[in-house]
Amino acid sequence: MTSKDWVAHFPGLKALAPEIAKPLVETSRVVVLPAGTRIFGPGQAPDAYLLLIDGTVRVQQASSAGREIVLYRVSAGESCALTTACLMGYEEYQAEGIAETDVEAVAIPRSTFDDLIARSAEFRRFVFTAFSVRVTNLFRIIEEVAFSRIDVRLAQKLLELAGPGAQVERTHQQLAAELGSAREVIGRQLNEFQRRGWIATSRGVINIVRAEALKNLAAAP
Amino acid sequence: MTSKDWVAHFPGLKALAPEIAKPLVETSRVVVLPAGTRIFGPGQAPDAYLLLIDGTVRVQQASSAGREIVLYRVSAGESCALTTACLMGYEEYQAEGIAETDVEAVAIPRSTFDDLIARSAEFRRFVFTAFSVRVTNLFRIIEEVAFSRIDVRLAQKLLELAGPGAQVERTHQQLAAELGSAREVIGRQLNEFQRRGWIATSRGVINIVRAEALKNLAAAP
DNA sequence: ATCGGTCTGTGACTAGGTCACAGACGCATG
DNA sequence: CATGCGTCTGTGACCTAGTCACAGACCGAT
Repeated sequence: MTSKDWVAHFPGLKALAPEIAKPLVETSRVVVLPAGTRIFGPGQAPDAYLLLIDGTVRVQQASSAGREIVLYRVSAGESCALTTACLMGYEEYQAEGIAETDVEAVAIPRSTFDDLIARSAEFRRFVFTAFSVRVTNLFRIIEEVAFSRIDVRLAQKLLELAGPGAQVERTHQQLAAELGSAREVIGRQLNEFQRRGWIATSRGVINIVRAEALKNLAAAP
Repeated sequence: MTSKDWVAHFPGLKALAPEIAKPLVETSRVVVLPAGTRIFGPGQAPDAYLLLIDGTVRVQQASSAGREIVLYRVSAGESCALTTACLMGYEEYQAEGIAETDVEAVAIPRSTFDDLIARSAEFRRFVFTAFSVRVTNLFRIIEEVAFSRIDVRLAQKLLELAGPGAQVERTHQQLAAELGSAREVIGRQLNEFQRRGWIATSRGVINIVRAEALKNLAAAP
């Protein structure tokens, strides 16, 4: 994306007045990051407000014992809202952001971000809306980690991660990291799903056979 | 607090220019809420940005099965930062805020908030800093719920909640709700702490006898 | 003194996380 | 093709935490 029309990728920004959009486009730059890039993390503070044009970024929290849990994903058209709040505040961001695919993004410098927040009600709305979605989602995750059964959460996650062809290309270890659980536990649950004929598994791939059954379980209290 | 000098309670706001502070003080009002008041929750969206002059507000998340977990507390001198983000965005706030003591607070209307964000870099810094502290704390809670042992978390919580005289005035049920655990589990852990001589318990009250021992456990990985 | 509500204790059981280790699979290399 | 290696998966034994059912204990009000 060498052109300057990336604003069109973000519905919340289309309504920006030209005198607002101009400095935004002029001071920000489009960056391309290969899959696997660590974008921010402890000891690597983010330095700009990121808007994703293409690809996804996975934000996860690692425990001292080496276990992990995925907090959320930033997809095309969205922004790294929480990262930025921490960028604007003083606090060290403890989570880690990894490019899950090749990523194309707009990097808005901190000073431009602050300027836009001051000058545009539209931009404020865009930022705070993104914020509220993330925070609400974090609350949901806390509730699920604390109170939901692992089989229900796994069923939800499989449906969420399923690509075309109802295929989930993840190892048991990766699924465990998604949910903050352990590999063995995920393996046993998957065995049980398979025994019931809901999925078919092979090395690194899970095929969903009976999505309805999974949805039914995922909707359980 | 009938006077208008409440701004002095908030270090982050002292530096506001007079022409900024004036509309802030004029359009906001000081409210007093008795202990136990439900300030916001599902179906009861907050309608203003709250700055606490005195008292504490407990923000918690309830599960469908009736269990609860405390997300954070807002104390005197702090703001309901996350609530407001959700207020400015569109998302329904799923958590619940309860006045834990009698509360005295400044309610800043949404329009004034938006105006201040636009006009004052100081105010923006104040808001985003509050934000980042809360978000960072949420990440810590997710990590602890997912990966930490309940005895370690209970020891931390006892130390955190201890009032003067090293006394914690909570029932087992309340402690369980703090941690998102179950009453019986908390009771057994407390029994074990007592057996080791670290605490002394009676109905509704826990006395910390050996704070050092609890600190030691709380610092465990 | 008794009653009712709240708070606490306990045993039996289930779910989920931990540990140790054994195979199985896929792929590169000789 | 055979070999070897790293990754991925399966399994049993065990431990921790949460669930369920129920029994008492405490405490203030009548």
